[in-house]
Amino acid sequence: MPANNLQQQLQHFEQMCKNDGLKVTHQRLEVYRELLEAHDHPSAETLYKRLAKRLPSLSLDTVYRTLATFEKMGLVHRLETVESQARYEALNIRHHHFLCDVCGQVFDFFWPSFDAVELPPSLGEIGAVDRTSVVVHGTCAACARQPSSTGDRNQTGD
Amino acid sequence: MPANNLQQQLQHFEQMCKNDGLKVTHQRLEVYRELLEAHDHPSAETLYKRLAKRLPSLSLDTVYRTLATFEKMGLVHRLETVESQARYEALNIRHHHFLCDVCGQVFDFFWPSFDAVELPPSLGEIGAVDRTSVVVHGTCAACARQPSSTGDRNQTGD
DNA sequence: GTTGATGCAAACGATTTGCAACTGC
DNA sequence: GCAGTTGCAAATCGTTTGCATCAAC
Repeated sequence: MPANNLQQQLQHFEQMCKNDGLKVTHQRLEVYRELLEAHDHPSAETLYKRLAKRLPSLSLDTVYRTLATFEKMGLVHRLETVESQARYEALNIRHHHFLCDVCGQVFDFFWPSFDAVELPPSLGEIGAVDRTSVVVHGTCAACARQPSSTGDRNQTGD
Repeated sequence: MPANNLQQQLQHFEQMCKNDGLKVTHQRLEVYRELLEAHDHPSAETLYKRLAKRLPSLSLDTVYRTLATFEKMGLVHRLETVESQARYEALNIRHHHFLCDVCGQVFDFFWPSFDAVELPPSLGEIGAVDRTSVVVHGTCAACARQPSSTGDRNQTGD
């Protein structure tokens, strides 16, 4: 994504905060920016480690609180994971997830024809749909190659 | 599901244990049976509470350990949840999940035409697919009716 | 200046673990 | 009888919370 797009997204973010009566703090801005630029669905702790370089006074609790706030605002999504730690992503274009059951890594993939399809009518009886995604479990190419699991590049950035 | 089907599934379960060199203990059998008969995706704790009636000496750790064992065997699935507790289900017919973001309840739904569809070729580059499911987030009918959230019948059985 | 946000440290809840006693094979 | 499994209690880990200070508006 081009840099000017990032600027746009950050402005959109400030607008969203103001609409919700939330202060645009340095911490929130940086957490959001980091999440926009990260493409590996980082956990709160991973984000914290990455941000600590730029924001030495940042605390992990703030990252947790900030992510919870963003999720409530609908700005980010908490993902299903194979591990115990929650992972997050900033909402962008419609996509789906491949979860490697061996290394725990999450891969995005696109599936426009699924996105266009109509949901089954039985869902109408269950409730009102907000969003839909496909989750694929399997073994990623790297892990399939390895004898045991060494493919977890998922905690990059500490 | 008819009772004889349950018998079949329990026999299949015993076979699976033996194949994996695992002992068919009373606890394992009962945890599995409870999960087969539960249709509300119980958490480890919920299962424990239900089983405690029949198995007073059962401990919660055993339920956790047993569920982990079953998951490794591929006998049960751990589900994505809105809450912090993990939920489990015994594998049965192919189905998908609707998660209510308000009360946290999980509803199953069926979507045969999705099950029949071919996955996008881009997945081939990511890894080997094991299983695929659709996850729908939204607000369930009960919660949509309530002013605030009182729809959590999800911890039935204690 | 007010009000909400942060950082700290302490609390919490779900899950995991070490270990001795036990039970299925 | 042996190896794997259980129950107990204690430990662990991710996440949340209370509170005083601080920063955005």
